[in-house]
Amino acid sequence: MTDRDTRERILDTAENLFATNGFDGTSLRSITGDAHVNLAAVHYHFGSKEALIRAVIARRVEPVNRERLALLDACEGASPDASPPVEDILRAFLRPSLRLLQSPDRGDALIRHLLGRIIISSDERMEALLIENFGEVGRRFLSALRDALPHLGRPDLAWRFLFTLGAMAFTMTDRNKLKFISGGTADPADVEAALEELVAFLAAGFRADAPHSASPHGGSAS
Amino acid sequence: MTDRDTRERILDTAENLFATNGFDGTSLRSITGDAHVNLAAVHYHFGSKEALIRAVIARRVEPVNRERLALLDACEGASPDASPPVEDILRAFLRPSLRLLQSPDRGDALIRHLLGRIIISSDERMEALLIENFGEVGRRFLSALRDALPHLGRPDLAWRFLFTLGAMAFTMTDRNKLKFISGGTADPADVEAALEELVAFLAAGFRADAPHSASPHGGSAS
DNA sequence: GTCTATAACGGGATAGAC
DNA sequence: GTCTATCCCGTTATAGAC
Repeated sequence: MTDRDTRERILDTAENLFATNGFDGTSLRSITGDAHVNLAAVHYHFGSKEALIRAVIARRVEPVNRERLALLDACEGASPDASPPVEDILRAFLRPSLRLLQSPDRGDALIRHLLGRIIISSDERMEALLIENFGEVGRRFLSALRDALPHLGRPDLAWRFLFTLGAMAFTMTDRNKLKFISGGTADPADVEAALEELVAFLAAGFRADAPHSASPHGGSAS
Repeated sequence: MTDRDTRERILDTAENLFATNGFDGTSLRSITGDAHVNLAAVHYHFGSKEALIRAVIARRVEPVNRERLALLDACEGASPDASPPVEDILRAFLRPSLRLLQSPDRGDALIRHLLGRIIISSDERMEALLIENFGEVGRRFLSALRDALPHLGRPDLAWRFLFTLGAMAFTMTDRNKLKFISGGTADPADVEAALEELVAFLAAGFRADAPHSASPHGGSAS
């Protein structure tokens, strides 16, 4: 563990610090300090802080998205004639990021936290990066959801997918809110519980009728 | 408009820049530059950047939360014997922040964006600030939701409230994602549409049965 | 109350020896 | 490939004139 490649040590350390303190909140100096690596090594191996950020992200996002697509393929293959139920589609989308790399050798929640940060970031650069990285995954899952939910129009589906991303990212980055809200009765670290809570909640949301936005002057509420 | 108080000009300008570029991404220099105010004025009026941030937030969060509580009171008063439907509770919670200050004289979406940023921020300081500011609102709404949804246990309710916050904050901060996902068919600036999409989706989610987490070895999925 | 000037610091980047 | 040393910039904060 002490003698890994410099490049990899930088990536690992940067990942941890980015997840903890955010991209702006993490200096190259703190990274190279923690990694016991020289400051200039970052520029030698990556060229700039921006490029380092992209490398850190790419290393984690790609396998997660591959796993998402594999799970989607699997559940579509299980019922080749009919559309898989929304629950299965959602699980295929959510599980890889939630239970991300729970292998014993890595800091568990940190990477989850990092990915949540990326999704959440309303920074223009990050949003562009996200759209670029999630392009194919987004298309595949939207198409699967559309097949499973023929009662929804395109805008309704888009809104609901956005809500899904929000709920997921919020779950991934949360540190204290759930504990506070639940008075300690819910455990934010319980990945399986989080997944099933999300799936039950979101699936019902997707199945709901679309709001009556077609009516020209929205009817009931105050 | 040119001759407002220095203090207020700082607050307004800071609000816009914080909403656009985030707290870390906004320097005091950019604020005082845009506001045509001297750099030192910030320290004179507020003492520090941190204190300025708190002032900017407080000015917007308080009226929103007051409106939330007033709307909740109103819909609880409308049916004194029974619990109001989930939809009304959700609308009371969501509407004030979504359609925040749509008065003609202020930059509409920016404050919404700012509040979303606060909710979303997984920074420890911000999370503490959020919990502190949302304390009473959280308690009141959780209690109303519990009454309206007796089938949910405390942890299930807490998870679902967390998802609600995530979907709401994500909607509030989104710039390009919805347009991308929907292929341009959904309009992120349409506040009433966003509200009704959120309410329909979330209400169905809240009404869903809780996942079978009581069973010792979760049953069906792969 | 508002300004100028500057302190004190930390940041990213780079040149050049080894 | 890895180091030291340094450049140069932008930041918050403050002292002190007006």
